[in-house]
Amino acid sequence: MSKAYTPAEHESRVWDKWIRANAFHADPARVLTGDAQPYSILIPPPNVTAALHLGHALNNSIQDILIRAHRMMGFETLWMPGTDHAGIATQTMVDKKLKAEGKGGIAEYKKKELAGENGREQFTQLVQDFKDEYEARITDQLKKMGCSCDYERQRFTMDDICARAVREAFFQLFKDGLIERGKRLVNWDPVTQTALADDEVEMEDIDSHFWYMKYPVVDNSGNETGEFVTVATTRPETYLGDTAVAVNPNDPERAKFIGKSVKLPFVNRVIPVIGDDYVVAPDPESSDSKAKYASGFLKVTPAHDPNDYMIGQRHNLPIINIMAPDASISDKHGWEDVGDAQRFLGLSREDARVAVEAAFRDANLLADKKLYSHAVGHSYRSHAPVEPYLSDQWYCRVTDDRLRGNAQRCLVPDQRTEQSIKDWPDSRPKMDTPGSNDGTMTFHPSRYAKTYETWHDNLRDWCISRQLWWGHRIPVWSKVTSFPIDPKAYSDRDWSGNSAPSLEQKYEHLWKPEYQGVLAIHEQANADGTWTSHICVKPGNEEFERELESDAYTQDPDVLDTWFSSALWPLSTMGWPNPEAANNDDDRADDFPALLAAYNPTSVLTTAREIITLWVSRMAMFNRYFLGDKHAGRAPFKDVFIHAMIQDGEGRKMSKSLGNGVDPLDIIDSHGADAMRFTLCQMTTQTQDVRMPVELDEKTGKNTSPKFDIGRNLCNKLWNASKFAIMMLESNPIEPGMDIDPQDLSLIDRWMLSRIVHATNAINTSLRKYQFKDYADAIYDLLWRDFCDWYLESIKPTVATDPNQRAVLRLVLDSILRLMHPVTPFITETIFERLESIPSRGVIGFNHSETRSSDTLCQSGWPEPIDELRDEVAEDAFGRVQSLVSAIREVRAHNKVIAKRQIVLHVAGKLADDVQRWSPLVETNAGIREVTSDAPGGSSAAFTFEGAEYHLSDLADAVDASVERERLQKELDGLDKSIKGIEGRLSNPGYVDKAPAHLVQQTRDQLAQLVKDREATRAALDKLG
RNA sequence: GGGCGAGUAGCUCAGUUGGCUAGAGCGUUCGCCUUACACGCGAAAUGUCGUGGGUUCGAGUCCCUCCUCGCCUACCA
Repeated sequence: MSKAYTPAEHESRVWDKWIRANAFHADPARVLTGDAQPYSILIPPPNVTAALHLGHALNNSIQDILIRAHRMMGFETLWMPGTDHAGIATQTMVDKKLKAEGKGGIAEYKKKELAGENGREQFTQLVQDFKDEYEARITDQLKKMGCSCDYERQRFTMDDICARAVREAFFQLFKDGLIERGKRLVNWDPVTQTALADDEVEMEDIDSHFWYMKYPVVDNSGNETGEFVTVATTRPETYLGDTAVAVNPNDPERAKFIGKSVKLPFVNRVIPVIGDDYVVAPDPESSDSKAKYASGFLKVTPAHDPNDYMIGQRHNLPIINIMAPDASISDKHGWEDVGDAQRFLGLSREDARVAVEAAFRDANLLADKKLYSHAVGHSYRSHAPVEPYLSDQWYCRVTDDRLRGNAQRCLVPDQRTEQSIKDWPDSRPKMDTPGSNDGTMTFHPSRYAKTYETWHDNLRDWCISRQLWWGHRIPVWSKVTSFPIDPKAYSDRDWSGNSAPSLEQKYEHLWKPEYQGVLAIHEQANADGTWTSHICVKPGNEEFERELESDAYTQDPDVLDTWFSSALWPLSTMGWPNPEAANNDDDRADDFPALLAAYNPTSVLTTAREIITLWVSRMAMFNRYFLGDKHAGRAPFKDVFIHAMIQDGEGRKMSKSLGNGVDPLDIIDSHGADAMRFTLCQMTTQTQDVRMPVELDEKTGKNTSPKFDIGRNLCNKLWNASKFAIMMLESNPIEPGMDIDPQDLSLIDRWMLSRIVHATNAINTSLRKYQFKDYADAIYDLLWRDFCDWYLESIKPTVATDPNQRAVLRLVLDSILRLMHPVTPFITETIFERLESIPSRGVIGFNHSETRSSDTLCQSGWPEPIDELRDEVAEDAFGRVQSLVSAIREVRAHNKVIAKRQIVLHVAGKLADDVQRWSPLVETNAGIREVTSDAPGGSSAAFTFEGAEYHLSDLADAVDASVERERLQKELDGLDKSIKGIEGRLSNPGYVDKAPAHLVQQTRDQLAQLVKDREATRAALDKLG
């Protein structure tokens, strides 16, 4: 074995070995036959927009740790990999890329599409190519990190199997009235020109102004009375679409204006002054900024402000949209009475604001302008300010109890808050109802349950249509007809007096028996007396779709929000709704029917904070809805683990623009995948952020962090310890035989086995509680402190001649490899290859769990030592050895005794017997050449151990008395201080009376020990004179 | 505005239901190439546990006040 561990020499070979062994492929049949328990994780599918960053590395390391540990524990383990098409993000990336290449971007393809030249198809093909490239890169990265996903089951949110799930889900929701068409104000991104969901809007604080604009009051004949009302606004340019001015009816000064009218300057539209208690009365002293800046008159622009929209609804106000989809001022989208305001047409929102301000100022109608800072919504993709924009969109009625209620109810009861249950009494999990499937999902750390709960309590309907090309096309075909086409409309309605056509005549092709159940219809009456019918078609009925199209039905041009397909991830990846069809779609697998039965719900979802609302909630809703029958179905996972976010050393997010990101592949190159994984694991505490100081590596020009040295050093330590152990085992082979009785082992061997039991328990607990730092620390302590510092050092003189000890050495190294494997898979597998060929002999009770193979370490069993191997006697005894050795080393260090010099230990009484019995542990670890009960003849150094004074001699040719005096005096001072503190505690009657008796006794024992130590130390000091 | 989190050694972080003299790694200092490992070994130094109060025999830990920072959330008057 080489002097140091060199990851690059082993990682790809080990990876190939795992793949050859088919080690990561899950067999759901074993779960269904009861041969193994299931353990499954769905990867949060990374966006195909970019390579994986360090946050992904963290999240995937965590998942792989859980997956590998459970695979070794004997679970039939599935880790499903995949990627997300990330609609708007990917489309934007490709658009930018095309523009950068001078190809004009999506705008060119939109022109082509309008010209009937298949622009849409051409563009989506380009996106598809981009996706293929990044999907391959991401998959390669996962493999380089060692992620033991079942790559034969890799999915993509837009592949055939996922697409079928999307179609089916949409169809069912549509049929059940949970998807509807609505004309409402949406969050409009004028740059990408699509609607956005509420959670795709990011609030940013903007330094802006309040403008105070004067509108002249007019009389019934439209003549100005000379009075003015002054509206206060942050968006003066939207005044063009004002359809009212509102005042609070309880406003003593201004209520008198209600019923009067004002004229919009330049536009010359006459609009009413209305009363609405939404309006805040002005109060310059108020801490509420609205009241502070308000004028008492609120301009009402229903088409460009959500609140104004609601006021408009209440008062039946006209809605005048003054903007084009790119948010420029336009009279082509619902604005007719432009009047003298032509000067503003064609301006951007920003330019229009400047122009409106100037026009009002010139006309002496600008009363004031004040500085004001407020939060404005921006598109999370284009970062342009979002425009509230009136448009027709599809909505998913997530506020319906069938969706929201089930998401609320699936949370475990002890993570619900009283307030939420008070506000939503029906949302209390119905744990006592058999088959309810409620109350089964648990967040770790538990505080994140509140985020989840609050989100649902404040939910609004979800706008799911996007004006994009890259995504799942909405499976709805629409047409305007002069009469309703749904037979129900005929039966429900009285058509007397109207010449309704015969249904059979006109639409009978829709009602053929073979189309029973394949379509669902929503129909709406239009203001002009026509009808719009929306027909949603169940997946797999292409001929029917063609038939609709030949009947002048057109498919909705929009696509679905990416999160709609992500929400189906736990279902679509497992072949829902048609596992047999999924078998046909994917030539790598033919066990989809078993997959859904065996692995939904999954064991745990591991993800980042911001995903709780975007994704976790929606998966919960959909999984429960679509798998439900009498009751709502199962939650999609049992546990949700939310990991910390990695920030740089200054607490900033890692980002491309700051240049403070660390690329996982760079770290794998410089430190190895295992080192990266261990470091990330060790950083994963239960807090919400963790910091990683970022430095520029001058040799490579890449960002790195000294943190990764921790992992590299640990791997190197393991490598060298293994090298040493294997050397010992190869030069003196173990003779196989019956399992050894632990009673026949020496103290150090029993101690080491006991430490393995201790570490195994600690590690099992840590993994169960998702405490990954604790897992890493347990590994560190076991490998470095117990095994290397003490065990290997202690066995050096005896291992060559003690065959039982060699058997233990081999077993212990083997166990360490197994316990470490989940976090450092490559190096442990590499060492395991070497260790495997070395003969072994067992110890009674030192067991492993059963797995389906043991060809590779990654498939081998997890340590399951029986509790009896936890040896308190050996731990106590070796603990005393460690204390004695430390005491001696301290004396050696103070006297600058070089490591090579072997010294003489003078002990008497019981300790002499103990040292004799422990031999050679103290001698080996403390550099002792002779243990004697004789008093030292020449110069010596004294030390205190367990309340008695002992000596060391032959430290040097002569011991420096002043160094010794100084050391002993310091020790004495420390003891004095401790004794004083403890005496103080014991002299407090409150403590003695009220503290638990065993604690008081413990304190008394401690005091007695310290007093003895002090006497011994003082005696030693006195002798020095 | 509301919610959540963080503030402990120079740095990064532990510290579970209140109970030994508050810990680890890195860094620092001293001594060592003790043939598994200098990506190492041994020893050492460093803390007003953000502030101010309270509960308690006892508070880093529980309660209240305030300060600083971060994140999430909120109808752009």
